[in-house]
Amino acid sequence: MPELPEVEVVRRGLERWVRGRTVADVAVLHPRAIRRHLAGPEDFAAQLRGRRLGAARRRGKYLWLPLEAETPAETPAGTPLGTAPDRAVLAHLGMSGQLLVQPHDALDEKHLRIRVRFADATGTELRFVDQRTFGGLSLHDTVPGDPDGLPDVIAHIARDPLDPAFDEDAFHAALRRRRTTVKRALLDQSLISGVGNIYADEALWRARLHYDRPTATLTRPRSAELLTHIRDVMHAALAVGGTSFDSLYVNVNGESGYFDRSLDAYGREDEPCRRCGTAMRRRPWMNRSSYFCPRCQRPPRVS
DNA sequence: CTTCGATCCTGGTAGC
DNA sequence: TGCTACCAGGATCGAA
Repeated sequence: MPELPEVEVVRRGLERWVRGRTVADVAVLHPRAIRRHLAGPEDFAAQLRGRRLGAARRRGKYLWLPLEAETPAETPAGTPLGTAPDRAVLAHLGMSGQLLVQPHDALDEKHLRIRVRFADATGTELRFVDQRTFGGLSLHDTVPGDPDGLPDVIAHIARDPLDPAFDEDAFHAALRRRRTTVKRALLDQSLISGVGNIYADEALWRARLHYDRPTATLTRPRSAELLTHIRDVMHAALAVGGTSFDSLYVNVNGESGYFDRSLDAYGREDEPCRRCGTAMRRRPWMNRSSYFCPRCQRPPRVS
């Protein structure tokens, strides 16, 4: 399940293998993969054709590639050079999405949804493959003046904890203001982005916090500590290429990450806590699961 | 306004 | 073996 570290691995792959290339053609093989592009598949392809892709960016679990300005001959007279990009292609991997750079002659993947061919002789193409079709690609206007070309439809997504501009004071204030519980808050992408079920459980285990702890009871040092654990676990995952339980998450070259071997909480029901040896527990939670140590992570008194 | 549950989707697997 | 039921879960939407 791609969360921030996995998406960042993919971003780096796009930056290396796709940035600067000009789109020759786009084939949309499954309409659901393009559903966020309201104008439809034909419009998506037509708008991308002939455009050069800029620097790969990421916020939380979202990825995007700004479209570089049209060639100077087509640029209206008087347009200053170096202005912020005004369009960007946005990608979300959902639960099972993959962006793969493949040779043209590689066999189509079973769940190939979108193919992007380029106008160069590199011999590779970009493929969006997605079994469960929660992910997709789309084209959007960017937030005016944003130097990274942030797509307007994700302007409500909070900065992520690895973003140098992440506002720690605002995060803490929001936690105190909200009447919710800590894991819910971590998964709320408008408060902090990039954290999903896996890294939430990992960070809470490291911080010795129960998932149902009301955020209003967190002191400033406690929330700062939690944030540090979130960053630590994400950096550790990034260092080994992310978390792959199966073939559903891979980098652009189809390779898995190894962080699943380092997980302390997620998926460890009945296994001993790596700190105290107590059997880890799994609890149904919000249509998914929460893994925690019943001894290290005591439930709040009022629940 | 905030909070919260239902919903989308498909392949793998547990259980009978 | 073959069937059913359930599970994984990010983001969105509408209800309370």
